[in-house]
Amino acid sequence: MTKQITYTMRDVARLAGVSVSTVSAVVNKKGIVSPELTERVQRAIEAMGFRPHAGARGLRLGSTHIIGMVLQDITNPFFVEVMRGVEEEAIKNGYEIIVCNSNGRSELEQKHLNALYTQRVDAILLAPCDSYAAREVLVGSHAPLVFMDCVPMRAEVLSVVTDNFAASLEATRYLLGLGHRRIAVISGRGVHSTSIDRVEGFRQAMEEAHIPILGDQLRNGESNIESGYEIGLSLLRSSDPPTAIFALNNRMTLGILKALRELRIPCPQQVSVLGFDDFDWAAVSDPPLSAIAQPTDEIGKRAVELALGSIRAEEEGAPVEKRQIVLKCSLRIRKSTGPPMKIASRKQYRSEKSEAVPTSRP
Amino acid sequence: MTKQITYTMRDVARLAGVSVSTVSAVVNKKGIVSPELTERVQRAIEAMGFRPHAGARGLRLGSTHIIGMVLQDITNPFFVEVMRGVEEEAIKNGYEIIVCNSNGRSELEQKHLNALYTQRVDAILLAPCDSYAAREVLVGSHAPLVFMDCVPMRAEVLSVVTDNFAASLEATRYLLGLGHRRIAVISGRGVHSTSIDRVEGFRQAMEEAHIPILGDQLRNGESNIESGYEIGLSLLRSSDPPTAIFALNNRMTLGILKALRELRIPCPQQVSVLGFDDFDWAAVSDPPLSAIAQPTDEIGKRAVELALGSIRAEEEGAPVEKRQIVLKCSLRIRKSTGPPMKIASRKQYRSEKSEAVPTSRP
DNA sequence: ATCTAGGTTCGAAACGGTTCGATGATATGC
DNA sequence: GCATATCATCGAACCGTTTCGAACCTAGAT
Repeated sequence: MTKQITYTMRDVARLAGVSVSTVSAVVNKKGIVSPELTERVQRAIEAMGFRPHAGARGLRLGSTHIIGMVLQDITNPFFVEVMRGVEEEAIKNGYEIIVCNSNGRSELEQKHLNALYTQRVDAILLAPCDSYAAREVLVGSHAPLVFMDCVPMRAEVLSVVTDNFAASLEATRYLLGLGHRRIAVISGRGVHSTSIDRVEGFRQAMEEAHIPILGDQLRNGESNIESGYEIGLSLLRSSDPPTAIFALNNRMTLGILKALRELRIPCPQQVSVLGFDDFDWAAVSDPPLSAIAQPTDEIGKRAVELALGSIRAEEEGAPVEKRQIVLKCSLRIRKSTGPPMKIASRKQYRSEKSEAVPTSRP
Repeated sequence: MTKQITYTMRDVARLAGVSVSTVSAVVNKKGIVSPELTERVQRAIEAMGFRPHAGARGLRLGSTHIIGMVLQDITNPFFVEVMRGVEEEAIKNGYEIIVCNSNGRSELEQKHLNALYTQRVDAILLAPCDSYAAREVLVGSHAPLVFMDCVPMRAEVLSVVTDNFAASLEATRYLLGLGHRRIAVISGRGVHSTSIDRVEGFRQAMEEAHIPILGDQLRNGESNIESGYEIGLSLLRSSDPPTAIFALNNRMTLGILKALRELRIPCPQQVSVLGFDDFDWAAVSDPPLSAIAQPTDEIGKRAVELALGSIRAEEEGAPVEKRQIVLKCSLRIRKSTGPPMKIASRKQYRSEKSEAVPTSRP
């Protein structure tokens, strides 16, 4: 357990009685080295526990084999799943990933992006705090930049997102189909392309059904439990409470459930709840939550694919096309949604186990 | 949006009409540079958007300012919180972090450790898959290695763990205090120092109370929802079911709740449930979960502190002491625990809001 | 025996920084 | 006026790799 010495190729070369370039050739299996020398070098490497110095190699080669990732909220299960997808796909391709948490603050996001530039990561995957600050982000990017989840307003970028509009449209149609007319929508701050698209999907479905949206039906807050809880209380205590609440993100959904529990309002008998994002706990919440599931880890995987494709194109001098990938969501109906009270008797709705209803494009 | 050129110090020096070493001095605020040249250099840096190349600097300085982290399960909220603590503390000290997911497989863990060595990260934080494979890990580590959550068997290492024994002891005493005699404990595979200590805490509490532990009271499975669910079903359907279930990790706790729901067994009226690990959803689960809370992000922060301290000691040639940090857990009582049925009438237990009961050392 | 071709092996430059000793300019003391 | 001290600036070596052209060796052809 003494201080471990790290050896260099020079050391290996000396021990094996060969030149440094020969060691390099053996390590990288490049060029022609006689079986005899190969053997000697490998023995030396083994004996010394030699590992090449990635930094030095990167300096020479101009690539670090590291992918940088900046996430809006590292504790949100949604981004965690995205991260897992990224990790898996990156490892498969021999890349390491550096993870940064912007914590919803765009100045921190910018700081992280700068740090990743300093590290000369080979690509950057970004789940931005908002869709506006993103523009300055484009400047000073030395490597492919892939947006995930949320994209900047009208800008040509590489991105992987879900079809938030279609998912929201489908979900609202589903609630309307159950007989709901007074549906409340709660969302985080509207600076996110995801929030905007989800609200738009809701709007379109209501318009299709010729149902006007009243002023207090659309509520904005922060994307956290407390905010969802407070908006939930305010909605449920109002003189004309909604028969269904559609929460546009997972944290606020938890807040709504908490508010319902506190007011002892039976769900879905009196109020239905539909969430965006589906997770572990959804099956054991009370009641089991109906929710829109996003293909989280696929977002991560596709983002890495896009990044690596872009790196390869750049190496080969091919034109780098700005691809936008849009993935579908699916509606998982459990027990937090049902027909509104008034018509509960004439329309029996049951769903014992969760079933996936794929959404379709608008 | 044309391909961005990355500039070097040489470019900056040329533009500013100074030498490379002067630019270096300005960038690092080291040495004495006249105000005039400082000004010229800064202007050039600004104009070119120059950022130093971390890899090159690292090569010269022999440190990358990157901390590597290998986690057992990147999707488990427990490790996510730990990661957040690590991230926060690392950023504060100017370090980036590389995250690796071993997914519970020790051969993958070893692969990641090797990769981090190749990257010459300045320190490695490891939440190992098990307490046994860990020994080979110690070999070939070029940088401080800090264990988190789970430690290798009898080995002198740097580590940050929680007092699992004391927490489990306290929790079991609490259940015994409520009047439970037939308490089932379910845990993951027993290759984890955490599991072992938690089971030991339970054993000691039972021994103190002179209550024998029957063979089927201690159940092992995998640390996931399905396993918890199946063990839950098997326990609850047995001829002499327990009056309380103590689940030693968060995933299995979810499985137990699922089993209870499925069998329509009222909790805590018929069976109490106590979980290890406390999270967001615990407050909205049905019923709100009583659980042992671990100081998750503090684990991460202290691990970084330990690592940085170790790096500093090494730089200064001071002896690197192998410190073990043990953090306390706390019991959060919500509504999933209560007195067992038989004596429910004579001992009224209520707890409207969660309260923290600190555990004490054995 | 000499020349050439082919195949291994080697040496040195390069990547982009940091650092230290050398150099040059300026001010100070006699 | 000259030696010396001080201060700002510079040049070059170095960190650990990769890579490319040079050098070397052997064998085959003439």
